[in-house]
Amino acid sequence: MSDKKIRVRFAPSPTGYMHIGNFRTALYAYLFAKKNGGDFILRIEDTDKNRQVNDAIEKIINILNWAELTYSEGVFVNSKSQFPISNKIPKFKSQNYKNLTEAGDYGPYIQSERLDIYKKYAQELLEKDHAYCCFCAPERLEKMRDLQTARKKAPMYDRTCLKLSKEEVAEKLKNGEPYVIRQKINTEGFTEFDDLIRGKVKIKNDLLDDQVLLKSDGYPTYNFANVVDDHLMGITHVMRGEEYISSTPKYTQLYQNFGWIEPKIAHLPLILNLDKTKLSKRQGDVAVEDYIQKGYLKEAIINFVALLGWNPGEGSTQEIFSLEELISEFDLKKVHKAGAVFDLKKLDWINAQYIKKLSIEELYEKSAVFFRQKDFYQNAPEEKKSEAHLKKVLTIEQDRLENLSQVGENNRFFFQDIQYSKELLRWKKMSDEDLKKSLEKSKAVLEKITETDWTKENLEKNLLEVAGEKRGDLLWPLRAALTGAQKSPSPFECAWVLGQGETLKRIGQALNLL
RNA sequence: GGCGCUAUCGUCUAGUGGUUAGGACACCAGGUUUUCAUCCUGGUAACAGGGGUCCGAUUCCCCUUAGCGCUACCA
Repeated sequence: MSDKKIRVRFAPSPTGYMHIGNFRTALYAYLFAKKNGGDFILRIEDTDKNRQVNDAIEKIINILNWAELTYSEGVFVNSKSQFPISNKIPKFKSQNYKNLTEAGDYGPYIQSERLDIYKKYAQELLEKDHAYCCFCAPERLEKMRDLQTARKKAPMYDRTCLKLSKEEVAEKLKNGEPYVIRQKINTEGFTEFDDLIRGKVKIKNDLLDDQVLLKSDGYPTYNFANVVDDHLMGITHVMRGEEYISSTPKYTQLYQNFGWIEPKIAHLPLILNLDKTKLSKRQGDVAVEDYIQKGYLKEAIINFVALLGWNPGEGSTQEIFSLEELISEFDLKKVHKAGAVFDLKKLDWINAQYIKKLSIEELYEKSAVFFRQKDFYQNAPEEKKSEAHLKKVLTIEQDRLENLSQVGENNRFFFQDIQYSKELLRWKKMSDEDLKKSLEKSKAVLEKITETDWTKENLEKNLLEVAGEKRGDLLWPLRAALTGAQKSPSPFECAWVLGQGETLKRIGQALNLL
């Protein structure tokens, strides 16, 4: 190992949202960089013109900011004062990037701004006879592949254009025929690379396809841009999904062709659907945004995602990790080889743990937006929408929430008038007369409590004092009267949230039913 | 089809050449409790199969099987 400073990049392509799998790649790259005192860099791989999505880069950056996965180099949003370093003026050629800026000595950090660079290196490969121009029409290639597949052979480029003479190539070029540049794979022997997680991986070279390096529109393919940029940007460690293992030998050959040192590489295990296929949109939410919208806290998402494919081992039974703890514990050697199923139930549990740790102030701030989305909240009278009331509700709900979008859902009676049938008030075999007596007893107690003494503790103490042996006789009818619900928090808690006036009013309502 | 990667409870995982194979989520039961939730206690549940190597394999090797991934001018 050299003692060169570690440089790790997160290199997403802007496809519209931040995929959970991508987010974990970013997290691991971040943890690895921070753990080892290295640089963490954001590079944007927008080499597919056909999949351009508006604001996709901003979205990725926003998620990184939200998660506080701070990077010191790469692409930044220039409107907000995202990070202190970006004092450079925007210099991207494309109008699409006018909201973005960048910082660092290895720019541009958006690949579509680096087209001339790829061209230059493709040219170098051409000159070294490690690449060649290919004029084959996509239609022909497709037919060829169909034929190969039908014959149960691996679909591979048949090297038609490799046979072209220099003169033929020059002629076609002169005529302006569309072409791509293909890598001329060394088909002899084996190519081997060393994966930080999986060890040595070896593939026979004659199985490697002459992949396209430069597309006919002048854009590089991911496979090419990746290699060129990782080298040019001094990347020392590459972390990426397992799906790239198969193409890695082609990169290895590219590095060899250029005479460059290959960065260390780690292929991360996949995150899987319940059916063990690669996590996909069809089977549930895959965007980090989706989980934010459902009221999962960033600490919980980070914690959960970190544990999908990694854990500190050595007998550790710790389940809850802060970002700081993750940084100090993280070790690439402890990353798993096998994929991990995304288990929502465990996320719920972790999220609940973090919700329990919040102060009421914090919980309120994070929950307000979710309340506002609820119809029961929107239709509630003003006093029920007050901060004070919401904080009381949250105090009661804190231990019952798995995510913030659940706020108030199970306790709508805190926001709206209630309707229920008389039978709900009945505890076991109590008669109407007994129920009436019970509610009147509660009423008498509650009437006597002053407003300043209207606390959960006092309410519980005073009510239990008169409840006697059979608590249910007093508490069930009261609770039912206050909530009109089969299930709810305790009558003490409900009375506290509702306040004295509303509490007595609801008892009166119940009495009228009897 | 070809190639590659992978394999411990349902799920996330710990672990070892000799362990009662540990923890967490989920689930079930019990306790606390007026109901719900929280909380506490307990329980069910795993080394894919077959060969080796070895005194002894869940652990090391090989094969099989299964799953997944890749097989684009997508990333």
